[in-house]
Amino acid sequence: MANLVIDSREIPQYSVESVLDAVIWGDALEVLPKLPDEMADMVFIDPPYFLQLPQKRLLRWKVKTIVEGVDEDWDKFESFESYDQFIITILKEVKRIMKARATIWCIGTYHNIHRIGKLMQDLGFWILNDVIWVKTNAMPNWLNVRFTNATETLIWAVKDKSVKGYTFNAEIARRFSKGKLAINVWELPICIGEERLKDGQGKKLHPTQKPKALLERVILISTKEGDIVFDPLAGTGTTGVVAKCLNRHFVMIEKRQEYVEACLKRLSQEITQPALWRSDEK
Amino acid sequence: MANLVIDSREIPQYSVESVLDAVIWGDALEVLPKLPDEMADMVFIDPPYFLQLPQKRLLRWKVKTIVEGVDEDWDKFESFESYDQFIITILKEVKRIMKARATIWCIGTYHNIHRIGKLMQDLGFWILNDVIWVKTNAMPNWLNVRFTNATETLIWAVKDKSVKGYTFNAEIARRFSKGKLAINVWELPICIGEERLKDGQGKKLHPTQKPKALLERVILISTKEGDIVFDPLAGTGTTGVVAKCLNRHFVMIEKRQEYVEACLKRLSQEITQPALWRSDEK
DNA sequence: CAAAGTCCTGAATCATATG
DNA sequence: ACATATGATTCAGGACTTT
Repeated sequence: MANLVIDSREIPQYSVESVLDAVIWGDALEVLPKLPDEMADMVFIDPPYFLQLPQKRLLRWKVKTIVEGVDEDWDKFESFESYDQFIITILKEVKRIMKARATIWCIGTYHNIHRIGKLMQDLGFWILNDVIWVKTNAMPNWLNVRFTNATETLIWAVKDKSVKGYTFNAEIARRFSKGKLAINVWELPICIGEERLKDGQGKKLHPTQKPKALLERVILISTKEGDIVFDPLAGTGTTGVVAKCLNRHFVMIEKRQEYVEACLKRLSQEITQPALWRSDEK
Repeated sequence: MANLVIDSREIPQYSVESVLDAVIWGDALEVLPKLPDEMADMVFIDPPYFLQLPQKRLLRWKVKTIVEGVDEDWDKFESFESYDQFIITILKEVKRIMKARATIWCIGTYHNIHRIGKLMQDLGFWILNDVIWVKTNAMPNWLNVRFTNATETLIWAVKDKSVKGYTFNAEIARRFSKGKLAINVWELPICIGEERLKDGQGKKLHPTQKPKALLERVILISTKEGDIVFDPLAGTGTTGVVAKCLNRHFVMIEKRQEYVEACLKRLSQEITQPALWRSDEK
């Protein structure tokens, strides 16, 4: 079902055909330059959030269990500058890979989304909206020293100010927000339960797996059937899975072996009708 | 009732006493360096958003009226770079003027808030939260080419990562969001009706007047009675008016004469109990 | 006077066709 | 490249007018 492309130094350049509906196993920084110009109709990027969590573990008060935060190598950067460099490098390549009327979505929290937004503007991207994902089941802030952060922000943009005629399916967008208008606020639970992938030990496989219902909204609103959706930092591949469920093509890049394996497994098992996980009922 | 301080070149330095509960009529860039270190317990900044609206007017099709967008000199900048310089200059001075455990709020939309957030991080500010203001009566996007932008974002931060013991009144914060937790999402209407200031011709005096209910939330949650709230870009003075209503002190700077006059008038007329405009009922 | 209907407008980076 | 004309007509809330 799913195509696997193992990146290597011998490969100088990819054709669209060779990566269509494929997971490319490799480092995005190395793979991106090999992808063709104007390949993608839409790009979804879920970059590391650079959370800068303290080393000491957070203990739940009552049950005395440790909160499993994000403690992956891929979320560690030496400084804001090195984080910015990572983002800039990817965004520049992505811009080249976007079709003229393609749009791009970047998701993040207050830790990183503002950096990304400013860097996008500096690179010439023209922001169309930010969309607020209100998580209906966010983890409370027990210490009461700040608000419970229940939101993530998606920035939606085109390549530059002059772009017209990008895809925006307004009728569909109206379904996903409260009220009659297509408002830039979405209420959705975070990914838990059966949808959440586990490793051999029953631990969550990926710390920030995005819900399929979120990608459904992104893809339905900003692409047409047959379009190519590109995700250069695929993780466990929610983008590609949802794209296929909705009759779109995907191209994904992922570096970590266990995530690539998860992508392939999901692509062979989860290509179903969206009915089970969609959430567009008002 | 309200103190007016007219800034001039002869004034080299202000004492706290000389500006307490005063509107300083002058250019923030000139006044800020004259204000004392560690004066403020909390800072609220509502900077120009740099909207970059097109020159052509937007016409309502049926009623043939023009949408009165923001077309003020103070929202015009030559480039992102010059906008950034304006923000950086103000933020640096503000940081000096903040007490060690003070907090700062900056409000904006996707046009500018990401720039501000990144610049704040680069200046060492440590973001505690972003708070999403969901506007219940935002203007629709009736051409259906993007989402109706119904939100503004408030970034809430301390001077640096090490700051502890800042004021966060969690009990009050819980009242302002849905559910039992103090969530970072506030639903509030934009400022219209009787609260909205008009000029002699019945036109809105300020294009972006903030509702008192918004400032009430900010001030109640992040200050104590008797604290000094500082607003270097005061506009029509909502910050000071609400501060006085809630038994806090204020210091405000405003450049434009008609806004200063509005501040003084409001400070002499609107210092009432908050009951009339507050909106903390669940 | 109350109720119902009309009109106006809000931090907006809102489109397309023709000349 | 500009300027100008035309058009597919959304929602909430307050002010005002009519019934």
